[in-house]
Amino acid sequence: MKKRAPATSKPQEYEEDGLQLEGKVLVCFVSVEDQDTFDVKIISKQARDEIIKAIQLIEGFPERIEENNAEVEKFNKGLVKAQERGFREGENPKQLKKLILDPAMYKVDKILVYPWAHLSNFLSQESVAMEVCPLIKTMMEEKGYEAYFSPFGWYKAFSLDCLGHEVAEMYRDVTLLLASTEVRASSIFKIVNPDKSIEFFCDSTEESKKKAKIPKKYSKDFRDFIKSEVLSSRGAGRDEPAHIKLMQRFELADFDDATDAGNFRWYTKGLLMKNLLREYVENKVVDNGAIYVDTPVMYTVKNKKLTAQTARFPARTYWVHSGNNRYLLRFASDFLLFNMFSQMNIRADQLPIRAYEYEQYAFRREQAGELAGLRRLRAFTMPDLHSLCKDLPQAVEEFKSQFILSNKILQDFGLKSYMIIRTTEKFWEENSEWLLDIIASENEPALIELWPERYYYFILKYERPILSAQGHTACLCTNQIDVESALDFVEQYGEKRQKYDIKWHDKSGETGHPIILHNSPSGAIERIVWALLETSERYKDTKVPGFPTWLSPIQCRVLSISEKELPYAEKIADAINSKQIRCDIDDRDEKIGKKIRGAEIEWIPYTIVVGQKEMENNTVSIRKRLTGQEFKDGNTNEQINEIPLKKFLKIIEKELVGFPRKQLPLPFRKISSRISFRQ
RNA sequence: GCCAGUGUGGCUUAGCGGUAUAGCGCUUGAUUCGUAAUCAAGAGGUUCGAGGGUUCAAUUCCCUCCACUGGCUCCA
Repeated sequence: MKKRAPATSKPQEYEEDGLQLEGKVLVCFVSVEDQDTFDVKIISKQARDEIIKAIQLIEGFPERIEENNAEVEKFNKGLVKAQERGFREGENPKQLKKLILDPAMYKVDKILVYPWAHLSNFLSQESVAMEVCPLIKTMMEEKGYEAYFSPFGWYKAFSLDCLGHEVAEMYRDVTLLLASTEVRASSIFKIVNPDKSIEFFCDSTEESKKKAKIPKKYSKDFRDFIKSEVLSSRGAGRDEPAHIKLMQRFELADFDDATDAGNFRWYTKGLLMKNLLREYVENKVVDNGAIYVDTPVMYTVKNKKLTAQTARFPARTYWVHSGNNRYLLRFASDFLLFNMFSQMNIRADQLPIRAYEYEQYAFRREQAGELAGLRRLRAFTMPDLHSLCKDLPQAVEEFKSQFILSNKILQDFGLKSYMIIRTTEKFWEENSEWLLDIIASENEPALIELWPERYYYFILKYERPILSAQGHTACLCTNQIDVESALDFVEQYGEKRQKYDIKWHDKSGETGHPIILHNSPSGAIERIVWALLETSERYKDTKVPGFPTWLSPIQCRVLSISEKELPYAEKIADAINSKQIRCDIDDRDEKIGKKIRGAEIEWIPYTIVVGQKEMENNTVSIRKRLTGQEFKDGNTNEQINEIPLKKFLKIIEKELVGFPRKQLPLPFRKISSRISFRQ
């Protein structure tokens, strides 16, 4: 290798004019990408490990291929015998593999690390990338290899002789991964009873979990909840989750064959529910003092504040290319939101500031096997609330208020859940009084998990999981008390890591970093739908399944006994729709029994039957679905005969007070004109 | 991502080397009916998830891929 001319304004200094390497040299062409420069040391170390793996692959190759050859030979012999015996025809024998060169050629004597910008379209800044090759060289030397690097920023002349065997050329993509090097010590699970008594349940070791017995005194629901949350899914059902069939049957949402797994399409009725949920949650948090914002769905990796967090899960993100730049699709709004906070002028007297964002989509590229219907998606919708609090006492007050808010929300969904509080032993000791008050206020047992130390950016995490029909749990509401993100820097595994540097200041000139509460008061919208469907299925033998009236895509249905009453039925339906209540008509030429059955299967909250009698007396007869209640003598409905329409409207309005209203799209107002997405 | 299972008209499903069975739904006709399924007839599979292979012949056997599901892992 010979230096010819500088290729950049400040080429890397290198004493010698050239470099001559004899023997079998592993030349590693390296280019450094944008996000990698967040931590040059880590990426260099990862590159070094990859090079060592490559050397082991090269030097171990003759042995491996011989093993392989032996295996193939054995297989071929077996196959020949099998064919002679006359079965298993049609199988092609594997071809024998042979080494192309002398095993002595599979050796690495020296390593040359060579900067090669042309390997990537997304290069990092030169000044930082420059450090990488010398660093890898030094790290290789530390591992006992003879290593060299070529200077950065020169036009160079060189010649190479390639040995040309199987592993002579290879490509490796090394992604910056800020893995936690710390081994997490075991945590402890305890059950807190409504009378504030605390029982040890188990610790996080396998032996302890095996020994753990859930006391029989608890309800089946609570025992299933503990099973799922602490003991993994032990004993959970093996069937397909119930909500998948239901979401398809009701035409709420569906898989889509032309996109990535875990990205769903939403049909009219499902979207109606999503929109209602959105408006409902938004109203609730704004009533509770929130402001709203909307931040972009993608962010750059060239901002160190952001990369600090994104580099922890590189395999779990979607990349977007835009010209010569690339961006990550957000997996939460936190990054750009916190970046925005850091650019704001925040007065202490304005705190707590509650910023609400309806994340139309957040993207998490979950592993294929982790996806599960509406429970776990790669693209999901998250109503997200962040509260900036001046200090811990204010954060605690805010936490309590959010606890009450989210309870109200879950109650309005008709969902039942338990509570998990995960925190450090120290924080629990110092705060157990108000935490126990919160638990006791539920009058239900709760689970706590205690860590000996803080491992995450939050000091406390609060979760409300819902049970599925199969006994799995998934969290809706969550809350985290974040004591790290607002700081300027944190010490992490001996390294100083940049944080968002969010600051408040007050009149006296005092400043500080706020504590941030990450709260989703309702959980992901898709997961709410999951929970509604699974809850209905879970209790279907004892309780009437269905959606709360305010959330039902169709809130009432008018059935005419014969064709003669159709005009009257239409008049009724129009009157109801004009009051912003979603009503359709079963205008098919079918018997009343069949129409009733149709309404039952669709979980319609109110069914209105009109026949000769009703038409003559200008009344309606209604069947009120007892959604969520115990079956009444085996019936799902309560019958109220021949009342004026006004009286019916009064009954249904009572259920809709305080809830958002949406119109039913026109084609859906008649069964005959309804648009079907699934046939 | 790993291990295992599944994939047949819109839905539920029979078949498993010789080009496919039924029910629901749909369409049409009859019926005009009082609270969970009226009767009859008809259409609907031209790729039995996709691609490749074996075979005279593949929905059926083999391989690869995709999707979904269960378990593991994971859930910022």
